Amino acid sequence: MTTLRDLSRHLGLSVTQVSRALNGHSDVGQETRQRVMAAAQELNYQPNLSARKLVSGRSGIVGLVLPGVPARQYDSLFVQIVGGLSRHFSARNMQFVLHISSPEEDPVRVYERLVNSGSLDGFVILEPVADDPRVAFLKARKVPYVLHGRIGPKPDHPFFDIDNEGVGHSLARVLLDAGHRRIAFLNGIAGRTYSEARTSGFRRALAEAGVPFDAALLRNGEMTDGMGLIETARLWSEGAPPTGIACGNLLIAKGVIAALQAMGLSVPKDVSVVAHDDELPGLDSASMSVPLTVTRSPLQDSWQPLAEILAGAVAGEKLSDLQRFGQVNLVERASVRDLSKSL
Amino acid sequence: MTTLRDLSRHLGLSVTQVSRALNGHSDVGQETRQRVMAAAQELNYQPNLSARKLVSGRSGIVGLVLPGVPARQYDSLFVQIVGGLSRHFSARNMQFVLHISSPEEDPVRVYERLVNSGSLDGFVILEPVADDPRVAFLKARKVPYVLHGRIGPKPDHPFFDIDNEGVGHSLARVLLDAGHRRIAFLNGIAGRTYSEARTSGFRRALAEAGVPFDAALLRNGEMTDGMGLIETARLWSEGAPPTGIACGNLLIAKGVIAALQAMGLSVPKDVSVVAHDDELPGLDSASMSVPLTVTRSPLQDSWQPLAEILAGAVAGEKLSDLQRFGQVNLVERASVRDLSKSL
DNA sequence: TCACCCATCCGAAACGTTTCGGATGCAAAC
DNA sequence: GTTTGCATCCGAAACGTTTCGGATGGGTGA
Repeated sequence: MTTLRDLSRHLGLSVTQVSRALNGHSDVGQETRQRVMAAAQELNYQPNLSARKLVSGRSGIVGLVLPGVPARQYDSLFVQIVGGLSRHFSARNMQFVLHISSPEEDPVRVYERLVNSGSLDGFVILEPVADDPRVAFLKARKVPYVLHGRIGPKPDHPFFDIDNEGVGHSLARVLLDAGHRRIAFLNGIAGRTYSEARTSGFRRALAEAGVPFDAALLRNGEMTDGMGLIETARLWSEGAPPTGIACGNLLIAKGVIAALQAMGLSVPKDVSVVAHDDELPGLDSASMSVPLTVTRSPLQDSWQPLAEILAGAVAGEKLSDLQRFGQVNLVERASVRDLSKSL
Repeated sequence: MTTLRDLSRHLGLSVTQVSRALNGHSDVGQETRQRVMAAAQELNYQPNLSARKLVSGRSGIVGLVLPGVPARQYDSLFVQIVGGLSRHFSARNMQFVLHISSPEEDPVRVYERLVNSGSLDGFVILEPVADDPRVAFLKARKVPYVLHGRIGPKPDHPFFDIDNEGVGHSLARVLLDAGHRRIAFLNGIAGRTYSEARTSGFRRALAEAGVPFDAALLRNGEMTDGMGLIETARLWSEGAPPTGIACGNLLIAKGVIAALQAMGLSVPKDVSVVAHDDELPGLDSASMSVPLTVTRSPLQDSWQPLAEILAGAVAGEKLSDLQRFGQVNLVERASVRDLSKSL
């Protein structure tokens, strides 16, 4: 284990100067910096993170806190998230800590323990909600973090997000453009920021088209195929069913299509279906029983930006560099029927 | 953030004594210890791990290194492993770091970087092989670790393992007892310690029964249903097929049964099948198309002992307390036909 | 009485790094 | 000749903990 002291002796420089050279400070000579870099390489120097953390407050160890192991149906999502984040942090020479807490414990207390013990200096926050207490705590303690999503219309925190308002708008719009007027929206869990944003985009599109919003056609819930199935069955049993259905993700769409088939309805002849596609492994919107029109935005594209942004937040970059958006593309396929044209 | 200094001022004691009281050293008075404990609780004191690590070399941060994100078919296994380990370490107030490295990088170099940077002080090693270079490195550097499995007949390292030799022996034995003489063994990847141990138990059972070992009936490979399917097809196409098949896990067994069905053979009438059951989620040996006779040992029971043992290794406990075995039970069901009895 | 032991305590050093507040030398500007 | 500015360097302090070596006081045995 080479230390700064070893390097400084080896080079005939002070420890101070070696440190400053390695950390890219300004007041160190061009030639000196080269020599220091070379020596560090040669002696296989690795800075001691504990020592660094102790004095500077930054260790480069970041964490993700999850309340318990996910249920089986989310296994591949969990792998995506944890694998993706870990890989990108590892690549940036940052340690990524996965902390699985007991679901009963107050999440904020978990963060408090981790922050107080002074080992972690940054967090990735998934599935934020409005007035998120975790975010409030981290903000108050001035601990760097990055949200997967946004809170509020003018967020003052680092985030990576997609335009969920736009997603809701597009899903509604593509059905409205095809002449649909009764459009159901099977959306994610109420309260999650992305669900709310999508709802608001959905309503904006309706309003722009002069179509009144019918609250009975909006359903919130966990985004599973079961939810799609049940809610579709309910929509039809309650009378006045929709002619078009927008789904929060592909799992919901799968349930919807299964329910429609079971009721003897075909897509897109009887009902048009659109969905948002996160491109989770195992489901492909192009090769489902009917190729689906989707707003496409691979969840997988989130992990690298999230890692980058959190790294930036830890390094103290300015907020405007720490707020980024992922792309969403509308992909039109065969699952929407244009009502203005006959079959 | 309360520090030892704060506590010492608050109590009118020296920093030394407070530290010793909290760490359970002997030379601190009974009453003093109570007071210190109470004050620590009250002021919500959390030791600074970086400072501790810096001076004592121990931080309580342990890690798992994986070469890349696992393939999709192992998603739920990955979740089991990572979730299980993380949960149990979190419960012990230890940080669990998941390090996903690039598959191209030499694993030993990854460990070297992590050890040199001085942030991790313990590792869980999965899927050990004979002469494992990772183990050699960690042993040389005197870094604590725990193996999931064993290396060599008289292991001198901490481990948690099951009696894989016994598993191989039981699987063969249950078929031999039913009068089978031509027994195939579709085993795991060659070189993995558990595969080799099972092979050796398998051969011992054959020898004890006076049945010669036929190398053509032993197949090694990745334990997937595809492997079970292909190897079964091969066994039958090569002539002189077995009357009994032992499988390294349930996925292999699934492939075997599918292949037998496809060839018009039934279990156990035409072929008997036994397997080892890790109780991975999603596969249940009792409710497969034919209830399977298995050696049962839930993989899930590994994570807590592994966490306990690594914690012990980091704390410097003696080796004999750090070597433990998991239970294996033989569960006899309907998939074995006793050849001595007519149908 | 003296020496010794035991239980309980404490000061100071050490871990490896960053950073604050200067110090040095030299060239350009006055 | 003196000042100013700049580029480059350095010593020392600080971060919060553990631990080494000893200090203190009271009791016990000779």
